[in-house]
This record gives sequence, structure tokens and C-alpha cells, in this order.
Amino acid sequence: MTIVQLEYLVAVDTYRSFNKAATHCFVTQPTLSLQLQKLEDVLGVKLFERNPVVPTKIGTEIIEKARLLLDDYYRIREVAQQEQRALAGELHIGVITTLAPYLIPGLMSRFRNKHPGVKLVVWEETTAQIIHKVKQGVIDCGIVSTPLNESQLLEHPLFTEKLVAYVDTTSPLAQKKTLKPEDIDPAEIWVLNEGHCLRDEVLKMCQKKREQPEEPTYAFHTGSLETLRRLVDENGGATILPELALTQLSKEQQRKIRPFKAPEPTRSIGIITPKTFVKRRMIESLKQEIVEVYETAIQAKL
DNA sequence: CACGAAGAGCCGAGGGCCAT
DNA sequence: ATGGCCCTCGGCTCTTCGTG
Repeated sequence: MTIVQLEYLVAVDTYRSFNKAATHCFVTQPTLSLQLQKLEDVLGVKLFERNPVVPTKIGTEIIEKARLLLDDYYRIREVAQQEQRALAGELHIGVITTLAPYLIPGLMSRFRNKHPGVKLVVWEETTAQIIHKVKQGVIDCGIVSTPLNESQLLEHPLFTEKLVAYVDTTSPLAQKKTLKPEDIDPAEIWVLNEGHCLRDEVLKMCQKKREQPEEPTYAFHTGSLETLRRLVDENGGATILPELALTQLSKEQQRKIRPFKAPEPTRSIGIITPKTFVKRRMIESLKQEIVEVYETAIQAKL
């Protein structure tokens, strides 16, 4: 049994025609027929019915295994090719909406300068959508809040950022210089809509010391931290923001920041990939650039 | 290292089968 | 009868392996 025979097998299944499969494999039809015949001889089973070309029951089972095996074979080749070449190609990344506006602009320009051969394609999504797309192979990796504990995925840690309160001057919370999570009433803060991991983290954090879990009173369905911040500016109240969202604030806005007392609440950001991910060098470079963008942004804020 | 035999893989030509 | 599809056959090229 050879890889070529398995490629012919899968091609015949795909095109359901020896002729079209042969054209696709860049050989003549007799060559493909002969190889398939040999494969059938070696395996001792008939893989296809002819006229019309339909896989047999055992053929269907074998084709399924052949597809998996060829997938691994192509991955091995890609790994070897990547080692030989400069970084090139496309890298599809999913980024959670609470991170993308503060990370991606800087990351795009840095990455393009260092790796001009790589085209970054970024998808701004919720965590659930990113997990789904990574598992489906639609995107190569996702930048999300970790841990997720998904058995099919690998998590590569990037950085841990602090969470702070953003409090309007009219709020009683503004009287304190530092806060404890239990100072904040979850029913009285602006939060993201459902599906965003930061919403869950914030509600969990504020409800730790409360007996009855509370749902936020304010109803505004947004996935944007900028909208939350402006809601506080215009309507009063408070919200919880990650550190990266504090860059580029005006002096007046900076006065609304209230850090938490130690141990400060944080969120961990990491890259998720399928366990069998291929573009290792690209993702390693991506990790390095993200950490540098984060550190530069945090230092600029200080 | 050079050479020849054997085997593998390919192609074009031609034939058989089947549906229209 | 015709056309499409697949199989078989004969011959060519290339690679591998054994031998001197």
C-alpha cells in the first residue's frame, strides 16, 4: 500500500469517476485504474463498484481512514516545508472583542514589518465562536481569555492583565481610592451582553461574597468596552475594564479609574490552537509579538 | 564506480460494457 | 448506433539492486 494509491482512492471517491480522478492526480486513467486495482489486491477487498462508481461498504470505511492518514501526511510535509522556508502564507486569527481594539492595530503593523510574507486575517468574535472556528479549522488560532479546559485544544499563555473599576464621579464608589470586589453591586454596573467571557468573569468576581447571585439592572446589549465606558461617562454608574482598555484615556477619564486592593482580580489571555496545529513557527512569532505589544501598551500607560 | 537485469510506474491504443 | 467510462495490453522510461 502506498501514499499514491491512497491519494488515487480518495480522488476517485471525491470525483466518483476514474477519468476525472486521474485528471486531478495528473496521471492517465489506466495508471489510476491499475493502482487502485493493486490496492484492492493488497487489501483483498473491493473498494468501488463500477458503473456507476460507488464505494462499497468496506470501501467507505477504508476511504475514511485514508483521508485521515493523508491529512497527517500533508501535515508532516507542511511541517518540514515550514522549517525550510521563511515565514509566508496566511494566518487566520480569532480575537475576542474585548481585546481586539487594543491589541490588533499595534500587532498588525509590528507583524507586517517583521514578517512581510505573512498575511494576518483577523476575525473579531466571541469566545464561543472562536472555539467553534478553531475546532472546525476555519481559523488557525484564537486569542481568548483562558483557561478554557477544552480537550481538543491547546492553550499557550500570553499575559495576565489586571481588571480595574471605571467609576463615574457621581457614584458612591468614587469616594474610595481602591476597591474590593465585594464593594461592587453586580446589579449596579454596566456589563457586556451574554456570550462575552469578561461579563461572566466580572459577575463571578463581584458575586463572590454575596449569597444570592444578582443580575445586572442596566440593560444595554453591547460587546464593546468603549460603549460601556461612554455609558459610564454619560449616565453615571460603574463598569469593570481590563488594563489594556485604559490606554489613550484623557486626564479626566483617568481620574475615574479605581484599582482593586491586592489580590487584584485579573484575567489571563492566551492563544488557543487545535492539538494538531501546523503553523508552529508563525504562531510562535505571533506569541512573541503579542507579548511585546502588550508590554509596550502597559508601559506607555504608566 | 560502472554496468546490466529486474521491477515499478507510466502512457497510448484498443476493446468491452452500459445507458441513451 | 453512439458516446462515455473503465479495463487490458504492449512498450517505454526510470529507479533500484546485484555483480565485477
